[in-house]
Amino acid sequence: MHEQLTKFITDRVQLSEADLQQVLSCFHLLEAKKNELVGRAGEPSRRMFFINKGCLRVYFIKPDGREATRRFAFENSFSTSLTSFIGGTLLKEDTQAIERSELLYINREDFYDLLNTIPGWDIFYRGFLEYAYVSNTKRLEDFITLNPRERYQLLLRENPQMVLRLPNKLVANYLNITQEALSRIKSDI
Amino acid sequence: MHEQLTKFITDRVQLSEADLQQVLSCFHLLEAKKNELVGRAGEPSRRMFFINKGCLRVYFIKPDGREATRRFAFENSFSTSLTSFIGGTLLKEDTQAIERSELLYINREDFYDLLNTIPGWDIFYRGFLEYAYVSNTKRLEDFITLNPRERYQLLLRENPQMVLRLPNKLVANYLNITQEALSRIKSDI
DNA sequence: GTATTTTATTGATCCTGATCAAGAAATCAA
DNA sequence: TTGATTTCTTGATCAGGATCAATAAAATAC
Repeated sequence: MHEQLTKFITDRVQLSEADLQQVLSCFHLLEAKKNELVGRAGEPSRRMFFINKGCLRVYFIKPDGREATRRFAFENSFSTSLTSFIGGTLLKEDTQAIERSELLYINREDFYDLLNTIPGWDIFYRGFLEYAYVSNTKRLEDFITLNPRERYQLLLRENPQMVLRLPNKLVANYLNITQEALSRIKSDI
Repeated sequence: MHEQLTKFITDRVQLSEADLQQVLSCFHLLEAKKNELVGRAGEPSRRMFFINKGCLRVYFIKPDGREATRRFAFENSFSTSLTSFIGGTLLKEDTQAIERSELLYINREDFYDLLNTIPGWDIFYRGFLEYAYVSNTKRLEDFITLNPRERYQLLLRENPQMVLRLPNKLVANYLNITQEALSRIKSDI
């Protein structure tokens, strides 16, 4: 059950066998049905998910009541509502399983305990934060420099599985354009 | 010369006096003239700046040749071209002193040495990364949820000193709108 | 202090992507 | 399977902000 997670961690940081086991023991299995919410805005519960199988979508509700997708996460990656995880505040975003998913989650308090008890876990977290920052910065840059068509073409080039695997509606939402606009972009080549 | 920096650090993390002195000894003074570039895209040099006095602007050049402002930083804050600092890659952004500025900088290699030698410096860096992530996420959210007028109003509410202190041209660039649009927004109330 | 350059304002026009609407296709429930 | 719901496509219209242009104001240089 923990093979993929073990590989993910050991690819990034060196841990003793005992420490690795302690880390793994903090993760719990969660099977989520398609469209199930595994985190809801307003809840205090803050978990970090590792995706064994399936796909998560993190989104928030805009002032006008519509959804805005922050990101998707697929197999063999971590996902959390990081702003709340960092601050220990109530969740500001929903986390939804887009497909039937198999998740391993760790609670925020256990995660922070590991930072103090497992040498090397702080390096893991630092790497996670750095990656999250760089990803976010790139996404912001894409919004600032590219128009909707260019954003779609970039996504298709760099993340074709997103376009292939997800319904248009969600791809459009991720690109912050309407379904209609995406449909026209796709047909226009 | 190091009072402001000392306060900034000790407000955030506990260090022994000796460790604090070692940290401070890594910082060097740089006086920058108005409009001077203290970091240039393409350079290998990667410094992190603490601003004693003045203002820095980090910007990159878009594919169409125009500038896009990533952020401004004022007195008593740190600023760096963080994506390059993290990756150890060539700078992708220019860093410009908007006003005559008094800066303290630390080189990337010294910064990373401190991570291994000063207990507590890793906590400082973690806090820096977390803050950078949260700020960036908020900025991205603002672009996704707000139109130009609303972005300006938000900036005026949350960061009035930016609007008062910086020329319209730069405020407009930061908001990713044209000077003309900002001028009309301002006159329209 | 004057000349030059840069920045700010205002007007006219244009264009991209949103909105509204309707029908087709696909998905889901049972 | 069949019916219901959701998603996708295509068309017509609209609006916000970009662009281009010209003048005014301010900042800077000498």
